Amino acid sequence: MKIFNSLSAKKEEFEPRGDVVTMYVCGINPYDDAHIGHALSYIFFDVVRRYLEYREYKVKHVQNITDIEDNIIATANRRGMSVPELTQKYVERYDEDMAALNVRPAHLYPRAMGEIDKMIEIVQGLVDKDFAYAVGGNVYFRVRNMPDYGKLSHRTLDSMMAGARVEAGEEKEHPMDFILWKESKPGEPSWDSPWGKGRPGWHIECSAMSIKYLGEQIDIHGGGQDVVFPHHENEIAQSESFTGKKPFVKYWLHNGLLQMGEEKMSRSVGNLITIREALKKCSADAIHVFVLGSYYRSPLTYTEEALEAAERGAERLRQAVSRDDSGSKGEELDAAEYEKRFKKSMDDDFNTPQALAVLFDLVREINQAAGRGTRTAQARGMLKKLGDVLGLTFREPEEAPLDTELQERISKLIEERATARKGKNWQLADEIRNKLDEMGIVLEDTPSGTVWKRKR
RNA sequence: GGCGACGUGGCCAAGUGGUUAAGGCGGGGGUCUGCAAAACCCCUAUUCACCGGUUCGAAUCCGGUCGUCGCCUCCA
Repeated sequence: MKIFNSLSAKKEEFEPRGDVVTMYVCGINPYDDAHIGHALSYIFFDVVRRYLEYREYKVKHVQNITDIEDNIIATANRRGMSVPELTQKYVERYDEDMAALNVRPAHLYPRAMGEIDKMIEIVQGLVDKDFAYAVGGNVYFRVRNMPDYGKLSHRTLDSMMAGARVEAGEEKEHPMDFILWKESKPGEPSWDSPWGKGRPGWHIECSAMSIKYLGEQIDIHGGGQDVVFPHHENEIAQSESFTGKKPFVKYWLHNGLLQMGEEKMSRSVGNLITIREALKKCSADAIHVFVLGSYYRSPLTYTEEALEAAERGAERLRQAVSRDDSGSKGEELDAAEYEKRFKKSMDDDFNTPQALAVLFDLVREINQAAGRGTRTAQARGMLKKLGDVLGLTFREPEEAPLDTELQERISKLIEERATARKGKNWQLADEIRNKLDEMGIVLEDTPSGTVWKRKR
């Protein structure tokens, strides 16, 4: 299988370093609810893991939680909460969101606040090796000592300086030097360190956690394209300088960003739909179909219509999986060809749009086979199995139940209509159907009786 | 200003040198139904932003033009 590596900017044959594929994914800053842009990223990396496991790799997946940084401190102050109160709340809500999306949890979620010792050890190591220097209570990474700095984002120090908005950086040796350890201001959470009371810079936590939990060199590191620079670039600088081993990460994977209107969806712009809001309107499968229907490295634009279209697609998949073939006889529909095509697509840098197309082709084949009385149990099993690799549940969207009084009223009306229909009083039957429609209830007459659904 | 990505049917979106340009949504037709709804089946781009070039052959490669987006600052 081939994976596009941001480092080489090429598709490369996937050859993990050892028996267990080590995978680190950049996690959230828990100061607010996660939005669909986050969903896109975590759905994709969950699919990466599911597919690797489907291909019989063992995977260890670690995802950090940044529970100390500027936005968190500011939000906690604004809301009159402590930092741990705030972050705990949003970590729990994030877990709920992921469970509702059918995104499997990582094996481990280390938190920045719990890994301060390891971070200090790395910063000290970098100072000892001359890759970092302290100015007062601040410690900076010395980019000049890293000749290949910029290799991930494919730029050079010179090109970064040209025309860029680089702050004066009075105390830094070079404007691109970045902070490893920050002197804390009064009232901020802080930890003792060799450089006085302070807190870690943003990038150091990922180096620390990745090294501590997955080793000095890992297979896969993922995140959004917006964290390529400076975050991941700086992680490489810190980690490789500290361990002396290259490469820190064998395969860098970056997903394209979710657009909202003309801009990317982001918390700072405020143009976002939270996962919770989205799941009120549509199913987890619809969000998967929406996200995976586009190649992960391309940007994807959110629109309500696109999500609705995805829901109808998801419904088509659901219907096929639960198709009843009890009346069918004779041969079984053979779906092996579809699995081959699915693999071929996924082997080509996780081409999920193609993989999904294979699933839809299989759906058509199942429907046609069912129509001519061929058995489809195995094929439907295959559809379910391959769908599972893409994180599809094939379940109906969750709805809050209606109160019993209303339910009884609906049942009564349906009974009245049944009686009217029996007496071929179509006019009364249609009146009742219209009345229910006005109540937001849609009827479907099936051979086994009338069922009702809420209008979506 | 620097670096990078992209422009495919009404909409979304694969394909990146050679059979009929995937798939989803929408639309049209049909089956089913008292009529519907739901579901299913069939049909739906001689053409890939534009202009040149390379080639026996290009949506796919090269050059240019126009347009869109991302990163360079917190960010999945």
